Amino acid sequence: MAIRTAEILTIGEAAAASGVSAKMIRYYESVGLVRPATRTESNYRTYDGKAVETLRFVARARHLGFSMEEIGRLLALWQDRGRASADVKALAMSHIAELEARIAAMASMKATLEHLVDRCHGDDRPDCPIIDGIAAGNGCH
Amino acid sequence: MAIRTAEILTIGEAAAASGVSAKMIRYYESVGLVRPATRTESNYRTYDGKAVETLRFVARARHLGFSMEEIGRLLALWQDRGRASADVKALAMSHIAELEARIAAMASMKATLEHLVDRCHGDDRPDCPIIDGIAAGNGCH
DNA sequence: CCTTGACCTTCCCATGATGGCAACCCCATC
DNA sequence: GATGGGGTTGCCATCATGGGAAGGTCAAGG
Repeated sequence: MAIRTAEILTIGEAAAASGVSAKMIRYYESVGLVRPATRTESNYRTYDGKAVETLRFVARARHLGFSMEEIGRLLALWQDRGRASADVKALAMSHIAELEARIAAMASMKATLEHLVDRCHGDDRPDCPIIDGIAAGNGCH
Repeated sequence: MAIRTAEILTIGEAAAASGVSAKMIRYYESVGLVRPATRTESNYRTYDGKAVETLRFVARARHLGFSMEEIGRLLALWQDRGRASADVKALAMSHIAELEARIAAMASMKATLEHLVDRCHGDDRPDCPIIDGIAAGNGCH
């Protein structure tokens, strides 16, 4: 059996330490987002401080809404000491734009619905501007 | 061969008329969201005015961000002449709340990213508060 | 009448990111 | 040495959608 010191974590420990589930760690590895983990003689994945740090980076980027594809690019930039900060900024700004677009789309849905909801009595009668609005396509700005 | 008048549409025509792709019409049917289409003798799906209207209803509801499960309930309410408008209103309001939650989550991501982007020079040097922020977990409110 | 092209049919696969389950292996502890 | 907890792989499911293959059908035109 391999010797495991306090610095070398199993996947479960790395999951707890990084905030990424063991399942997702394996998945990230399988799709090449992160380097394959080192293994013990008995085929267990092992994670050192650097590997855990990388996983935490991924978790935070996910938390900011970056797609895995974008995170791949972010990781490359992170590990590239010769990177230009302009490249990072461009990636971040394009993601902000995407977030804005999605926010705007949902805000528009919300506005339309609120418009309809405001007109609905919400009682026990069948009369309903919401249903009518959806059926007729009115009420959509 | 069956006789097809101008009122009876093929799936492609119904798709064009409703804004739902033929692919999705078949899918909606397969999962029971809409009633199975009538068929010609040669097994082609046919759509009359009412069926197309239903598809348009689905398209509009999707456009408002309702999930298919919610649309199923909306369709039932739409077709139920004894419905209480309160039920429709509750469904709409719960969807508004969900939209709000998703908007808030994305707005928070956007704010964090904007905060980081503002601090990034965006030049050809590697120094980058964005990358550092993601790596360190700072900059997240 | 037969070809051609457009359209229909079903079935399978893929997406993105994640969870669940099954079968099996390994390690530490009692 | 048994036991329990956690590792390994692999497959399936989600949600809504698109793509494509293989084969049947229809309408128009030579």
